[in-house]
This record gives sequence, C-alpha cells and structure tokens, in this order.
Amino acid sequence: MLDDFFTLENQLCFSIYEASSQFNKLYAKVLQPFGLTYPQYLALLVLWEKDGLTAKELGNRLNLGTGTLTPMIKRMEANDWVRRERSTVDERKVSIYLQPKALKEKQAIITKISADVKPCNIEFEEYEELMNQLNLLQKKLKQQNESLRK
Amino acid sequence: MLDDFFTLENQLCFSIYEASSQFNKLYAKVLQPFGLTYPQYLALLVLWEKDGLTAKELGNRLNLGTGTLTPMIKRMEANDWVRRERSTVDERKVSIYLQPKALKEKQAIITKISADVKPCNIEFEEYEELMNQLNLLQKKLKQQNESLRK
DNA sequence: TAAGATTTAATCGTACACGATTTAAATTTA
DNA sequence: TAAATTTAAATCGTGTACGATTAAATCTTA
Repeated sequence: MLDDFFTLENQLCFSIYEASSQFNKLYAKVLQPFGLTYPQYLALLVLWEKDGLTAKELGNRLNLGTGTLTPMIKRMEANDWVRRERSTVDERKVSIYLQPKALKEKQAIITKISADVKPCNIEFEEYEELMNQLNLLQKKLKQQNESLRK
Repeated sequence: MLDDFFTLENQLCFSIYEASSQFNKLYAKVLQPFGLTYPQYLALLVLWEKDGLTAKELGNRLNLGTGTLTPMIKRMEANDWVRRERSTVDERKVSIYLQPKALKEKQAIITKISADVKPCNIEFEEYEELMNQLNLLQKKLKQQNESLRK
C-alpha cells in the first residue's frame, strides 16, 4: 500500500520536477538567441519590476543564496545586462542595476516568449487554478523546510 | 493583452520553479542521512520499480541525457547503491542493477520521507488534482519543446 | 558484404544550485 | 568605546543539468 504510493508515477515531487525541467528546456531554447539563460531571465523579470535591488533582496525574490547568485550576476555583468555597484552608505551591500541593453531588449524578449509559449494552449482557468495550488504547496514546503532547519 | 499573457506566464513558470526548488531542498535534507541526493533518490524509485534498466531507459524515465546520468550513476556506484554492467548481447548498452544496500535501505528511506513530508498536510484530493494538472502541462511543454527542436 | 547511417554511452564545457566557510563592514552591548 | 555579534558578499566543493562532440557497436542498404 505504502509501496504502491511510492512509485515514480505517483510522486507529486516528480511531476513538479518534470514540469520544471520542461519549462527550463523550453525557455532555454527561446532565450538562447538573446544570450540569456532561464535563471538569468528570471532575474531580469525581478529587476524590470524594481531596479537597483541589493544582491540580498534579489536573492530573496528568487530564493537563491549568494553561492548561486554572485557568479550568475557576474556573468550577466560580463554580457552587459546589469551593472554591480557597492553601496557607499553601507559597504557590505552591492546593488544591481539594469544596463541599457536590458531595457532595450525587454520588448523583443517578451514578444518572443509569448509567441513560442502560447502554442502550448494553456487555458486561463487552468492557469489560475494551477498557480493557486502551486503557491499553496510552495508555502507548505517552505514552512516544512524551515521547521526542519539543520 | 500580450502583456496579460506575459504576466500570467511569468507567474506560472516562477511558481513551478519555486515549488520545484522547495521540493529539492526538502528532499535533500531528508535524504542526506542516507548519503543520497534528490535526483539519486528518483533514480532509485525507478529501479525499485524495475531493476536492470539500461542507462538509456533510465534516462527516458527521468528525462535525463547521458551527460547528466553517466556521472550520477557512477557516484551511486561508488556509494554501493547500484552496479553497472555492459551487455554482452549488445555491447553499446549498459544495464544498471540495484545493489543489496538499495534493497535493504528502501523501507527506511520511504518511512523517513513519509514522516518528514506528511507534516506539509497535503490533502489527497489536492494532491491528485495538482498532479493531473502538472502532468497535462508537462505534456504540453514537452510537445512544444519537441516542435521547437533546434 | 562493405559503406553509410543509426544507436548507445562517455566526455567536455558551461551554468546553475546548495551548504559551509571566510571576510569585511556595521550594529549591539557590556 | 572596545568587544562580541550580526549581516552581506564572496568563495569553495560537490552535484546536477544540458547541448555538442566523440567513439564504438550495430544495423541498413546499395
């Protein structure tokens, strides 16, 4: 009984793992012409909303630590998407600012993603329902993660 | 209108990205005492269902190529979870067999996961519904991935 | 049956992702 | 205010992930 449940087919964790990796692959393909990876694009999404966040703040939005973020931001800096600037008020903090390229390319990126992802034909209701459930689940998981801390 | 789709699209891809990474962290923590990573555990789930699959077959189940799988299987071999054996009938193929350790530890692993994930309080209906939606979405994404193939 | 195509793994280079440690700056407190 | 603590980034080591290439075995077909 327990064993039936523990097949790959029945694992919610695997369904999410799979869906996530398909998103990854799809977006990687769509973004490649721009010289962007999927996580880099997610970082741009956050910065398009609010420019000049600190590394810490950006990390909180993306659930990423500096071990992941610092090298990624440096790569994005090397490709002229963003610029890093250490705060003069508090020298521990590094703020991240969009570069002109990131503003200029925004519309083209959005247009291409819409064009290439729309054919998936995901219904609006499907979207909303799924997202609500995922966000609920994500909160529960995060809570459990924090209660198991260490 | 284009932006409406874009906004929704972003939220969904981000929700999945987040939920996936929370699952990752949670399972990583739960599996650490066994010296297993989350992807390694998924590989065990597949092999517990059907032992002796070839690398190719295992990769198909997990949606992983040899660039990911070969090194992972070698690490699992080094930790006595599995054994690799090149087929004598077709020397291109490598079959992967569970080692005694993988059978002996199975129940303990399953029990611990049940115990540590249960507190998330995911209802059965919620679970089923979400999985169905995710699998549907995953299929659509995979299809689109294949139609954009290079 | 020999040349060409296909299949299967392995390898390589790049890019996340994470926990742990280190370093330096800022804040708290004794 | 000096010492202890906290905070923010950077760095390090390990482990996925992926596309591209390589190499060897097998299969197809002219």
